[in-house]
Amino acid sequence: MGISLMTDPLIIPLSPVPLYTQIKDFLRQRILEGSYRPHQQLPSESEMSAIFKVSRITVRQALSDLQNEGLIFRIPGKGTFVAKPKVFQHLAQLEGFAEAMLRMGYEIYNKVVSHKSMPASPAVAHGLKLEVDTPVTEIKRVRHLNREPLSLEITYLPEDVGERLRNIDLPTRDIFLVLENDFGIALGRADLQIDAMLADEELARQLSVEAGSAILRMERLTHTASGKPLDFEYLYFRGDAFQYRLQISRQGADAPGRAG
Amino acid sequence: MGISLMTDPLIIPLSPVPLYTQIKDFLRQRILEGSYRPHQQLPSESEMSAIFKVSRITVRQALSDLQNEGLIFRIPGKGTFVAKPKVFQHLAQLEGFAEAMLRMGYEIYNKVVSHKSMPASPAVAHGLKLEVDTPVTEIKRVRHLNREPLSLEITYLPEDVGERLRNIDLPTRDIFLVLENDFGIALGRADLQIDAMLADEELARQLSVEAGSAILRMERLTHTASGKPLDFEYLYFRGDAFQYRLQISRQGADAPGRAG
DNA sequence: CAATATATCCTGTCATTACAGGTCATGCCA
DNA sequence: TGGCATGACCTGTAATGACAGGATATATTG
Repeated sequence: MGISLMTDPLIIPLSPVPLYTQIKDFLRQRILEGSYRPHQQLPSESEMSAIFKVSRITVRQALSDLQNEGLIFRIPGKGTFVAKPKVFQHLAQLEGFAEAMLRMGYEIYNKVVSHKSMPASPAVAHGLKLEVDTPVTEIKRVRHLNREPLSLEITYLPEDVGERLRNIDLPTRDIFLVLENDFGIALGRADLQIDAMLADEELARQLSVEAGSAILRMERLTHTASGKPLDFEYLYFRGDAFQYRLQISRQGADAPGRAG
Repeated sequence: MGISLMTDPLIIPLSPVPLYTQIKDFLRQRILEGSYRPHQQLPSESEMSAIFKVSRITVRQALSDLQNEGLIFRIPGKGTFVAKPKVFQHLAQLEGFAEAMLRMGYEIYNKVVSHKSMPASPAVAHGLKLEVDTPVTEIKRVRHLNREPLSLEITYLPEDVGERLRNIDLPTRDIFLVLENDFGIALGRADLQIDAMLADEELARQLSVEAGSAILRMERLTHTASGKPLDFEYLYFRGDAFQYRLQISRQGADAPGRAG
C-alpha cells in the first residue's frame, strides 16, 4: 500500500493515507528542504506514475494540490517545475496593501467583466512607455470577497502579453503569478499612486454601491525585473471595505485610527 | 461540444472552453446570483454527470475548483453543499490581523509539528471552561510563508473535536473552515490578547530565528456561535515579519512606523 | 418496541485508456 | 546553410469502470 520510495517500509500507517497525499507530502518535503531546487524540472507525470507505481491521475492530483500551494508550476508541453520563492516579495507587499486590507482568506473570486484590445490612451501609453494609440489589452475585473464585490481592477498590458492571457483562467488565477510562472516574466519594481474619489455610474454598478460613494483609487505600474513597464492598473476599492483594516490596525499595534 | 443547459446554443466559443470550466462557471454564477442558496445541497456528482452529459471525473474537477474558491463544501456520504458566505467575517478580521500582515497570497503551508491528546493546563482549562486535567487536543503547527517559517501556532480543542481533525489535511486546510464546513460548527466571537516576548529555545528552533529574538505573542479564544469556547490558541509571530505590514501601512495611510 | 442488520446513496480514491495541443530537437530538403 | 517538416515528449482534458467508506433510511430480528 505504502510507497516504498517515500516512506520507510516498516512504517505502515494505521488508517491508510491516500496515495496522492503520500506523493504530495513526499514532493513537498523535498522542495521545502531544498532537494528539489527552484526552477528545477520535476520528473514528468508519466515518470512519476512509473516511479511511484500509481496511475497518472493520482500523480496529477498530488501535483494539482502542490500547484495550489504555490510550490510548483506547470507548463503544457514542457513539464513541471519547482516555483521560485519570494521572487516578488516586494510586489507582494504592494499586493498586500490591497490584500491585507481586504482579503480575509476566504472566497476570493474575480469576475472578468471585459477583456479586449484597444488603442492606448495617453495615460496608459505614458505608463507603459508606448506610443499613443498603440494597441494594448484592457482587462476589467471585479474582485469579489465573500460574494460581495469589493474592487474594480482595470489592467492594461502590451497586446502580446494580454492576448496570451486569454487562455488563462483569470477568475481563479492571479495575474502576477501567471506572468511569473506561466509566461516566465520576472517582475520587479512597482510604482503606486493613491487617492480618493467618488463612485461614478459604472463603479457604482460594478461594486454594488450607490453613485457618489467614497472610493479609494490606486494606480499601479508594475515593471519587469529588467525595468520595462509591463502592467498598468487602476484599482478602485469600496471605501467601506476599509473599516476592516482600521479595526485590525487598532488592535494590532498603536496605529492611529483614520476617520472613515 | 458546448453544454446546452449552460450556454446559449448560438454562442460557440472560438477556442473551446473546457467542459469542467463551463460547469464551474455555470455553478459559480448560480451560487453567486443566489439561485443556489447557502447550505443548499447541490445535485450529486452522478446526477450532474447525467445532467451535463459528462463523466463524473469532469464534474469532480469543477467541484474541486469551486471548493478551493470556498464556494462549496462536500461531506463524504452526504453530498455537496453551497457554503455560507460571511459567516465569520468578524473572525476573518481577527484572522486578518495575522493574515493581513503575513499572508502575501502565495505559498502558504502549515507544517504539523505535533497533534496529541493531553490533560488541560489551568490556562487552557480556564479558556475552554473545562476542569483542569480534562483531556484536550493540542496541535502545534508552523506556518510557512514563501518557504520560511513565520509563526508557531499552538491550538487547544476539546478532545472530540481535536480527534476528528486527525482525518483532515491540516497542512493545506484552514481549521476555521474545517470547523464551519466539515463539522458544521458555526463560529462566533473571538477574544484576543497580544503582547511581546523573546524567543525561547523551541520558538527559535521552530521559527528559524535566534533565541532571544523578538516575538509577538497572541492569545486567541474562539467561541461557537452559541458562545461556547471552542478553540484556544497561542500564536507566536516572528517579530521581523512585522515590517511588511508597517511598510504597507506607511504607503496606504498615515499609520506610524514602529521600531523594528 | 427497540436494537440491529441491510440496502442504498453519496463522496473519496484509483486504474486504464485516449486524444488534443504545446514544446523542442532532429533531420530532411531546398 | 537556412527553413520547414517530423516526431518524441509533456501537460491538459475527458470517458469509463471499480471499490471503499461514511451516512441514512428501511427492514429484520430479538
